[in-house]
Amino acid sequence: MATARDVARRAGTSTAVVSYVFNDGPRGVAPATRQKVLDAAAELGYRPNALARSLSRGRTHSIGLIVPDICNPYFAELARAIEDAAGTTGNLLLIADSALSAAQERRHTLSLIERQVDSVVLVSVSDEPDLGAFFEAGIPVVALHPLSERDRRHASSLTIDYEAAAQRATEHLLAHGYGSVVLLNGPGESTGARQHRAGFDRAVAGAEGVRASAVRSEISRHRAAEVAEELLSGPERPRAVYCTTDEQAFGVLYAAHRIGLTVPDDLAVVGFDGTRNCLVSIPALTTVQQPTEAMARRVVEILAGRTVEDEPVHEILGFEFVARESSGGPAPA
Amino acid sequence: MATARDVARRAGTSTAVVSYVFNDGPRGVAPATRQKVLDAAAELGYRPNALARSLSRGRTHSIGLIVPDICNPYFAELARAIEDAAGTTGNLLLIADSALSAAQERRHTLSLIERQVDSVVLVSVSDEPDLGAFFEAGIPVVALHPLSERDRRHASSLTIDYEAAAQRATEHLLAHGYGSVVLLNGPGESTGARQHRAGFDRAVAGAEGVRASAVRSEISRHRAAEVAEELLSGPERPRAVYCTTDEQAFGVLYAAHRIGLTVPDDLAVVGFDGTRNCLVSIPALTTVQQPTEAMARRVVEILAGRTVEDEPVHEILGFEFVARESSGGPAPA
DNA sequence: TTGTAAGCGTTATCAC
DNA sequence: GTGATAACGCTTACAA
Repeated sequence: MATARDVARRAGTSTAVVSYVFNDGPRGVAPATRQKVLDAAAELGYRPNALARSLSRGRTHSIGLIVPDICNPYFAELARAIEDAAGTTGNLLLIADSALSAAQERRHTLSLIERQVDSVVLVSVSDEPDLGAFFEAGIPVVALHPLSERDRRHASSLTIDYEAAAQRATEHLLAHGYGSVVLLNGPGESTGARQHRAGFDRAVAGAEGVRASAVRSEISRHRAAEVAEELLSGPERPRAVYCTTDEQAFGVLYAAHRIGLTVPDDLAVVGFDGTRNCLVSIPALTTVQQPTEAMARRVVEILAGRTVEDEPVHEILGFEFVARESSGGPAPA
Repeated sequence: MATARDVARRAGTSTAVVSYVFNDGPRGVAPATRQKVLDAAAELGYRPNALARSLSRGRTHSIGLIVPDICNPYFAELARAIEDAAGTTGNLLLIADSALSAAQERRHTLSLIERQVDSVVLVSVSDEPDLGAFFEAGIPVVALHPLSERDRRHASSLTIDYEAAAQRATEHLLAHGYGSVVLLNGPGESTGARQHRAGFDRAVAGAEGVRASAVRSEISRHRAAEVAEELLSGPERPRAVYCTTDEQAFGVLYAAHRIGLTVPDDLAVVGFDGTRNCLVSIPALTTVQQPTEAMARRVVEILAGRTVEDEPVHEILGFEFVARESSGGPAPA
């Protein structure tokens, strides 16, 4: 691999000038010299060594993204959107997949710190992410989900209002007149799970004579399908289900199909996230649409030029509720 | 952030010794000294700077993975599997998503070279990947799909036999007695697409009085659904479809649902890749199962200790054909 | 406008 | 068994 030294030698100049040319500064270069450098670089196929550059400058121009499960299309779409946004600012996105394991998340945390990413976008598998490690390493973090009171001091957050979204989705089901609804929540007692629960409860509390209950499952089609199959085969089969992720909702659709129930005639289903798959599921899935692109752009903005010393910010973005066939379409007025 | 210098100073020794301790070599260290270094490091929260280490050693212990579309679950599952395999050898996987764009793939190529990844696993969006760039940079590459004759000199490959797989899948449909079959291939004239085509043709050639044709679509549920909807609404509606990816097959399932066709009674569908979603689609999808885990392990093995000077290897792994409901189950004997 | 040289934080050679 | 010290490839004062 050719180095700046090789280029300088060939162009009959110094490494400093090579650097000036490739960075457009901090010193000017005579047009003729610049051209000689460019030619030499082209002939040698020179590419600056990012490692050496980062070591010298103290910035890697890379952003770490930790997602709980890259196999969940929502996180894949999120990664895509953030990469696009980061790319426009010349940043590289390092995608780290926790594979639903807190231990793996921890390993990635250390790995990203060692690799000196400039900042981190975090979607944690657990409710107790290791923000301290990033903080001590001087790496600013933005979480894309609600944070506990304690964690809000160490990291920023950017999220939608889960409670309002859950309430909206549940009210939609109630407006259809479905007399029994179930909340299919994620596993564990995260801040997010609590907010889903609160929104669901609030909606139910505002309705008369509705039978409501809650179950949990891991965030995957398969586990949700298992839980749903048991639920739907039981004596008290609910008329509607609000799922806290699309993946779980797809699992419920599958369970209904297995049992021979028709959606939405026998069972109404609502998801959450708004992945593109909602448009081509059988049937098309009613869901809470996350503002993925806007979130991606905003998170990159927030991180640009931010340091750990800066006061964390906590922003809420709007969501959109999209009624489709799986819940019987738009609720009657 | 504490440096080796800080640790050395505190432990009353030199940076060399700190390095010896943290690398278990290449020189021995007296137990007492070692302990002093360890203590000092712990007190300062010292973590070696991976950048500096890589610059000095010339190895980054990272593998680049370029996938065409991280939103396609097959590639997400593949990334997961490779990351697992790479992790066991202490390597970090950098996931780069081309977003179905050759230009983006090209950018990632340059980016990975700049970041000095030790090696690259490539799934290209195009049939003309930029292997030369990696070759010149001294970075060994393994492609996870068939390569053209020209490219086989510059990179290794590890893949299943697409032609045999396509033939097997098509024969399965014919054995069910479906009299008209369609090949839903990917876009473009890639080596892979040609192999799918060849296998399909070979199977059809071995059958009597079968109506066969071929269509193409991009690799996404939505595009495949559009293509399929037109195909299935036409006058010559086929009885069975062999899709070269699961994603396309899911699109076909959706199109059938929209039109009111029942799968497999009105239309049989076979996919390719064997993503986990095949088990929870409506109905469960018959597919060619790629040996994802084995492929991941093997690709990491191949790359370990390989240099560009080494002669490329080209290996074929076995696949498994899995008959499920979408094609009417196992073919009659 | 250009060159020299001192970092950036490691590793590893070579004396002691 | 340890400690100077020269790389690794780049950036950027500072000098010329």
